[in-house]
Amino acid sequence: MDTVIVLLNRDLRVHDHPALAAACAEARRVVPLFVLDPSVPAGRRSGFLAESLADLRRSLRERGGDLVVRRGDPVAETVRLAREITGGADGGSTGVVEAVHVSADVSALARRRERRLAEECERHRMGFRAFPGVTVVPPGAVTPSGGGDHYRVFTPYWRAWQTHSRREVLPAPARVTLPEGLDPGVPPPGHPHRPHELFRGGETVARRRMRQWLKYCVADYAAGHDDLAGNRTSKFSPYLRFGCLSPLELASLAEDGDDFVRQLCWRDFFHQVTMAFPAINRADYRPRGLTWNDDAEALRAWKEGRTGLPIVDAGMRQLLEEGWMHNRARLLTSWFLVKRLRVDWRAGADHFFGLLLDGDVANNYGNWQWVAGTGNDTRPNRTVNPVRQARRFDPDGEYVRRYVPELRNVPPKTLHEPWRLPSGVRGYPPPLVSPA
DNA sequence: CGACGCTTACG
DNA sequence: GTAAGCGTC
Repeated sequence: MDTVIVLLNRDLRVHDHPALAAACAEARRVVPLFVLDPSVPAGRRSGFLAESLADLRRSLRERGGDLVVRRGDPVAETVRLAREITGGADGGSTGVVEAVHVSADVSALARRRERRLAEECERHRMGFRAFPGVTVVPPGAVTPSGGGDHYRVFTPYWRAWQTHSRREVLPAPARVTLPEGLDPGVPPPGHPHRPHELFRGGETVARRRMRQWLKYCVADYAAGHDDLAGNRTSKFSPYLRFGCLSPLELASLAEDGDDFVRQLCWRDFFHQVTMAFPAINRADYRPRGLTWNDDAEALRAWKEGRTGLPIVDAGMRQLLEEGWMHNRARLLTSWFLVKRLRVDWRAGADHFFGLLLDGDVANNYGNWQWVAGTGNDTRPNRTVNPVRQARRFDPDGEYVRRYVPELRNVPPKTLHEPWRLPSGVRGYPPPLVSPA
């Protein structure tokens, strides 16, 4: 083949990238393309995205190529670039674009884009191929043996997923050759919205962290991942969100980290649910006729981390400050909004989606519906006692004190229940509702 | 082969 | 309570 365009999206890496690897193996020239779509602003994720793109450009340049950046509608820009390279009435052909590659994704938006791209490719007599790479096991690759297009319950999926055969982990391409004279375009500038040094974007940082964590930390994951104050989770989620890391490579390197691999399986699980139910971010997966309180004041207090329940407020403030929240805190904060304040899960999920560096449709909305009882949980009326959970997972109150400075001088015994102090705590609100 | 019911298991 | 998996008809 002469030239292939690889339209990148949430696969910003060179290692284990099937769409890129196939292009490099099959075509003389490869155009790695990223299109910044102004109709889908990255918001809080824009800084992380900018860093990931800058890093990807460095990696591609080291291999003799480049990252080509355009702005506009990804489908229109891909076609425009293909025609520019292949040459039109004004001549100047630098190659013949024969195919467009993408990494297959699951959200309604992504799938609509893929369908449009496939149509446009056909119209312009180019091939179109969607490759795996966003999940460990491609969505739809394992289905219930009794029929059905996807698994609705996690545990049977986990069993099937573990025994399913996997593709090989692919090396980064040794060389990437661009067509001559192509304008590489200008990547987005760095952005003030990089809330925390913990999350510098890009594959290079991600791989360094992956190696370190697999070597020194994964063994402690099972015992430590629920410890709210300790940094004992991987914090890979933003890197997985943007594809700076390959989930397949992670899963195969973490052979002995069963509990960690299980979390990667949850990610795959929600991706295959989203593929089968693309309205997951708006519609109840399992309608249960629930009614919600339209309580703007309570919602605002929750968003700002002033519900008066310390463990909830700590989590919500970690989200505001860092663009990330500990998994256990995500459970407690979302449970409190949905089950205690009885606010619609969509309002909470949209808030998380806007602020989380790792915010993606499948995981965010899938987990919110799980908590709300409209999702894949087989026990939709599960109850959680946030004070008991706080005592268990933040026994010294270190997590609460870190994010809720008003409570720093409250003794550990009452830290998780400051309303028990006879005079309360100055500057900290009384609880909006009783916690359980 | 598919509908149905039974058993098992479920964050 | 509900889904998966399997055996049976």
